[in-house]
Amino acid sequence: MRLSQILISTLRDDPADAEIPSHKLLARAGFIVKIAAGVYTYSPLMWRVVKKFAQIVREELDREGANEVMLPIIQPAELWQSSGRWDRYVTDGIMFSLKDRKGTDMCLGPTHEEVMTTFVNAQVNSYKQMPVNCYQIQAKFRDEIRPRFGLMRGREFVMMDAYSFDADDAGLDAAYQKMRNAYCRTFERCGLDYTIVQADSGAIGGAGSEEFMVIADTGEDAILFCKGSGYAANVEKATSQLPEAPAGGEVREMSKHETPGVKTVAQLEDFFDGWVAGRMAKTVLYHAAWKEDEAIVAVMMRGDLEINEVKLANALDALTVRLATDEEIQKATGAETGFAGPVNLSEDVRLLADLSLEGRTNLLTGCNETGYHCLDVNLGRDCQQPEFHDLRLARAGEGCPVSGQPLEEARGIEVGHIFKLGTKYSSAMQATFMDQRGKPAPFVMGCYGIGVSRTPAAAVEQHFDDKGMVWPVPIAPFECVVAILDSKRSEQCELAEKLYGELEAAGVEVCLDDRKMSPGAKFKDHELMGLPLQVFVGRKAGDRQVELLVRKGMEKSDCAADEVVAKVLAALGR
RNA sequence: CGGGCCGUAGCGCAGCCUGGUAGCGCACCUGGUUUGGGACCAGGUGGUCGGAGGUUCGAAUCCUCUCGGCCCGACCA
Repeated sequence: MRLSQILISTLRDDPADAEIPSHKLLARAGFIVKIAAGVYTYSPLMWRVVKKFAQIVREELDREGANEVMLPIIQPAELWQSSGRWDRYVTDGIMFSLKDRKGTDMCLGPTHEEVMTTFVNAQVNSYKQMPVNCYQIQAKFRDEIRPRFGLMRGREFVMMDAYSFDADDAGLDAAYQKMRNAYCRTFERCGLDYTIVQADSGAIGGAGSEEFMVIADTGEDAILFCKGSGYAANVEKATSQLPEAPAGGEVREMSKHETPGVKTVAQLEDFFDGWVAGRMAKTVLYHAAWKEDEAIVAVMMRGDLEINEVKLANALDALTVRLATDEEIQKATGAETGFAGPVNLSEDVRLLADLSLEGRTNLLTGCNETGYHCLDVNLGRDCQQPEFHDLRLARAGEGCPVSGQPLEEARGIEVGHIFKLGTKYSSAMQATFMDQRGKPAPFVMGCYGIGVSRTPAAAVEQHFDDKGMVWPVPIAPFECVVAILDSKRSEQCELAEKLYGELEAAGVEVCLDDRKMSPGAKFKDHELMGLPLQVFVGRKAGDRQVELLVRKGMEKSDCAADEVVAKVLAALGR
């Protein structure tokens, strides 16, 4: 391929709206062009990258016996209503929905569980036809609350989504493991440093899920991990050993004390001598929303610990939770913000508490009266008995739940996510097959996603330097470029053409930079675009000498023209 | 959705406070000279100043509304 025939347009300046390296570099190199917030055009070179990554995904999935299909982007609301997800997705505003000319509600697919379940249900009638695993690679649409970071969080993006269908849990476990293996091979082939973490399954639902995280400073997810045990989890999901706190001792009588203006745990520590945060129970009011209901709930947490809102939403089985406003707090407790507590809490307010408070005695809490707190509160005796759940946010430095070693924290970019869905969708949609006993049974499903457009951006995030991108060979737009530095010199052109032909014949994915630009501009362009191997044919062409640049590390060396093919192949590990 | 900020040429920006001919760099076009680190000289193209309304003799500039975008937060497969 000749670069003079490819649309390439690099910029001298970073676009003003780019924050992170991959966004800046991809935009500056002209690989992506924004058309609306979170919506991008992919240039020819970027599309080559995406196609190459998609091909790796395909190969690894096909090795595990998955079938590629193409599902419709535009989907009827009816389908989503049948699984019960229409309301949640529309309420959250994440779905691009529209009406057709007849007024029927439709949407642009943010994911395809419903369509795939419908498809497989129509095709598969017997356990004998399973296992089945189908996938597709195509555009997905989500009206993100806040699109950002270029391809990292777009509103339209390319995704591979696969769905497995099995007759029982053992089948699902096997399918899940196969996909897990395929994912590992996929990301390894791309040269990405990734970690598999336990994850919350979110709106998709289901029992277990793991995320594949590319470790990068700019990652949007925080993960906690332990090198010793191998434990790794998204903070949304992570647990840790409960940090120690002083015991409350033998049960005492509750007492109420005036605490004017004392509202926070830190202020209470100052106010009550000898009472540390670990002996307090803070009560935080949340607004929770369900499909057709909403409520203010009270959540108790040990004073030195924090609430994990994802765990809270899961415990409540709520669609959303958010902190209550001051007005809502006043209305629910009768007191100003800062004085909520379990004591004298209205029976109408549901009371939850973290496991860290289970069995603890003589707590310091609020009592829903402005300017007062209570000492030696005992749950169940001085107030209603709360429902106990794990609601605690695990933090770096706390003990690993497996080894007890301190947990470490890192940032990650979620490039893949695998779920064991079970029968959530098949049951809701009455998608069944005949089992061995001749009885209809719901499919046992798994679903699996890879961010096909996000992963190359994550690769850039992990592989760049001050000069530009440094593409890993397997997903580079080309493996090698042969650049003519002075296109007016016939010996340069002839030698470059010859090397280009030889490299191509040797099976190297090579392009010829025959553009009419100054040498300096070509050097800069190739540093920015980051092809792994760069051959410069310049003034020593007459002596059959060229320069070979290994983009990673910017090692430049003189090279005899005769040795170019061998050296390139060696650098590519062939 | 809360807080902050920004919309002026393809990109990056100045001009706005204090109303009076719409500018700069890069890119682009023409001609010439160049060719090892984003070449140089000369000439040139390109803008309803996001949109609507208002104030004014006169609005990029002041006021109101609106649309779009960015950042922080909330939220999120």
